[in-house]
Amino acid sequence: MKTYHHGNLKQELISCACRLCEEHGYETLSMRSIAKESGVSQTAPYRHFDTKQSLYASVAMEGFKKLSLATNLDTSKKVTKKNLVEKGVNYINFGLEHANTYDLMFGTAVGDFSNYPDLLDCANDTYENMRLSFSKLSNDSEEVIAYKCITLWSMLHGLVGILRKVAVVDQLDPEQTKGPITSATIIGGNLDLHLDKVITGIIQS
Amino acid sequence: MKTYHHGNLKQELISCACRLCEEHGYETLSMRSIAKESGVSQTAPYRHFDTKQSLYASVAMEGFKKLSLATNLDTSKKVTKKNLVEKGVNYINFGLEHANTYDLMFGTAVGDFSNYPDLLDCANDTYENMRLSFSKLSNDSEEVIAYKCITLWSMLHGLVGILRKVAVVDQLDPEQTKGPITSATIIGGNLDLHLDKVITGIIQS
DNA sequence: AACTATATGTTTACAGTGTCAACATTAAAG
DNA sequence: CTTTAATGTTGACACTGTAAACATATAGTT
Repeated sequence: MKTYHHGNLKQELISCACRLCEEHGYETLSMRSIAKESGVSQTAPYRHFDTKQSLYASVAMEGFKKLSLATNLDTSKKVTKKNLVEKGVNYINFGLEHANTYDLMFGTAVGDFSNYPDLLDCANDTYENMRLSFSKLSNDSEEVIAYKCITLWSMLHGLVGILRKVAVVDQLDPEQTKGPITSATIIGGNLDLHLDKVITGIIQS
Repeated sequence: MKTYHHGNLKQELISCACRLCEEHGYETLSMRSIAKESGVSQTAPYRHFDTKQSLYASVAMEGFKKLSLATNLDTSKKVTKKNLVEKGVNYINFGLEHANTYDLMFGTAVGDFSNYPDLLDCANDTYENMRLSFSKLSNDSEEVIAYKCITLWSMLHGLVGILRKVAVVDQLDPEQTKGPITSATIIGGNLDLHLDKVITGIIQS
């Protein structure tokens, strides 16, 4: 039974877009292909999303929710350094395993998050939970905690970006592997240890 | 005097693309607009670039060259920690000041660098000079040096990404500035000091 | 200098895109 | 039950990447 009104189109469009983004990257996404995939006319999505960018924003928001699920610590209990390390490992694994979605979340496709308050909230949660984690871990001032948060988050975000770039180099340029050892060799196999060192450094800073 | 053959079209296309990318971001770039801007027919660029992506690759390569100019240390002399800090500051300033180009260089637009050997070389130079800098700074093993390189590069790359995201939040969400202090406040004004701490930590690790 | 091959440019064409306007149908509110 | 708002479809427009066929200039060979 095919009805004129879909009934749950918005959600379907979003989950469809999330899937296509995850699989093929957001750059290959088109309003029309999503519409078709959802079995609906080309312009139907425009009843739910003003622009393609606002669909992107919804996909990015789902991404941040998943990132939160994967990384947020239960800050009601005591937080240990080990918890933070685990959080970091989960963050980086999320970035590497959901690379296409991660690109959408942290790239330029969505533009200014302020235009999408819900997205902004979800993105801020990522920061906020990290802030709480550090907060439970020590008696630092808010300023120092914020400072440490940015330092750790930058390191995690940077690792996701650099590991991917360097991994590609290693994989496809055999000459390179004979030269200096790179992250794919060093950090790839010892991510926990690496993050432990880094986080120890940040805590003591 | 308007000749049929341009004479230097490839270079003009590249510099034109670089300018447009820098100003408006690579996402708004089109083959046709670049052709028009260069005063040439729509499809003329295809005599010099197989695909849009290969034009992107050229623009990215120019970006890496500029990044090298801005950050490479003279490793023939003695390298100090202060040199490295300065390098880091220059790196981050490049990333923030040439944000659109930086996105192209480190985003997904170009795809696999291995398809563009010249680009790959230029990109590797960024890593190689960092490696040499660390190499001159200590007697670490190659493995440790590579490890420290990745750590520093990740931190720099991550800061560029996160500072921009958080800066946007600060700028446009006044509520946020009343909450926890963020990077725009802390690190924005004290980038040197921040990097000094970070690099000290990496060196000692 | 004349002829040929190659590099470089133009025109035309096609399928795909984001998005708008006009219209159709259904669900919700009074 | 009637009106209104929400949600869907059709058709259109300007723009995109890029391939094919054609035009012209340059370089190389005799």
